[in-house]
Amino acid sequence: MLVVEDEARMARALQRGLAAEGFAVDVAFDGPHGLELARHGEYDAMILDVMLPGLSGYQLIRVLRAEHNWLPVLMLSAKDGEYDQADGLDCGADDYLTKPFSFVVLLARLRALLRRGAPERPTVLAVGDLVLDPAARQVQRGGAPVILTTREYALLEYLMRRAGRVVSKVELLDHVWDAGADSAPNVVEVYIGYLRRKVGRDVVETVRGAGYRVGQA
Amino acid sequence: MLVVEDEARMARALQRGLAAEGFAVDVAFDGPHGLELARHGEYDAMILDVMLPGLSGYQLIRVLRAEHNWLPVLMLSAKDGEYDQADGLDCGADDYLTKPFSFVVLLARLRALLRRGAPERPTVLAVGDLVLDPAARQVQRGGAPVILTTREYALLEYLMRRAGRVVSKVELLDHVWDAGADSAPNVVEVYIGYLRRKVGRDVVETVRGAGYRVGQA
DNA sequence: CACGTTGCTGAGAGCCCGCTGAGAGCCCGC
DNA sequence: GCGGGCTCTCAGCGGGCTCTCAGCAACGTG
Repeated sequence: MLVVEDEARMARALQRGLAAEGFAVDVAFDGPHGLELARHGEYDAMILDVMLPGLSGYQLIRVLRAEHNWLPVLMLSAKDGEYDQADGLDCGADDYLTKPFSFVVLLARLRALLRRGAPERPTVLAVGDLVLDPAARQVQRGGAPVILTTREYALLEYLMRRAGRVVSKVELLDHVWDAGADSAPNVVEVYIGYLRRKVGRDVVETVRGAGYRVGQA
Repeated sequence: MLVVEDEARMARALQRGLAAEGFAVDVAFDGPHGLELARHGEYDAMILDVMLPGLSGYQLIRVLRAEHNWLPVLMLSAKDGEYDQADGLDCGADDYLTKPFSFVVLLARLRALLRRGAPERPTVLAVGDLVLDPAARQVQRGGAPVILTTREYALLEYLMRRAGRVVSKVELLDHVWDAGADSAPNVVEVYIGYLRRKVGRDVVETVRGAGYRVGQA
């Protein structure tokens, strides 16, 4: 367990409490040092303060995720504005706790985090030069922004979250359209057409008789 | 997205807000109904209220996890006692939000949750340097992709799932073609021919008078 | 070697699948 | 209310897929 926290009292309290729960704890007191440890240490998770000397918690996690390091991160902050919290999560944090917090809650959230493990989970979805940012609800092709309607966007996001897999029209109807809707699968074809017109012909591949696939041809 | 919430106003607000973000939303108003949907629906995540008629949120999630259903769950509760929160998380919830909450935060936490849930890719079928990936509906020979039609693919998959065994033409007709179809066994021969042309002569072996075999000669 | 049986293959007809343009309903902002 | 954009339906079409058929090759047996 890695704790990155500049306030000495808080850091020591966390270290002691976590140690009592059986965690082996390393502590870093500033951003750069924390980043170094996160890069090279083999930790199960990191507890990360937002306000840090040298490198903020936001910056630290962004760097880490850009390096494809998916270490589970629980963010700590004195700010409790809703947008602070949303920003932290959209930077790639997995959970967010505002000070003051209960140690019992911290432990429970840590356990939930460890349960999920550390699979690949970038904050943006990318396939080739096509990038979809769920937080910003924005799509770019080769750096150029692409304007999509709600339905088009939902369709593309669903396909990109399953990049490399073939997704059937029925599955798309169930998940992108309302489950109860018994529309004809033709709607899907129509929207695939719209998408291709906007993001490029080559993004969505048709697998005749099976469905559609993006990426990993 | 599955929403389990008995309070009608809250349920409707969630449904509308999530729909505006492009989620397809199902709503259940009590515990048993929510459990049923969670069991049989194909959802990306569930938003679960704690106080529910019939079956509490805690109970619902415990049942679900006992059935090895790892659907990401975000719990909602009016209680904000630290132990309530810890209990919820230790029951198997992945995140916990107390009412009243900000919708912006809910969305951010939902995104973080969806990011985490990386479904593991099921296994691929391999015989020699021939690889078939059922999820991607894709076939490779020595790393090079092979384009197959629906029928060809279904035929190859059936044979590879029974690698080493001899499969008769009648069995293939029954399983790869429509069971009711009373076509001549010649169709099978024709399609074996197509397959051999595309993936290589040596993949499918003819056992005269008995049928065909893939691999393990 | 002759013959029957079994499997292979090229050609072609029909059909189903997916794509697309047009347009109607609907909701939103002005 | 009115205009514009979004969503969805519908019908037509083009092409690829599926399957049939007939002739031929391979195999095994007498």
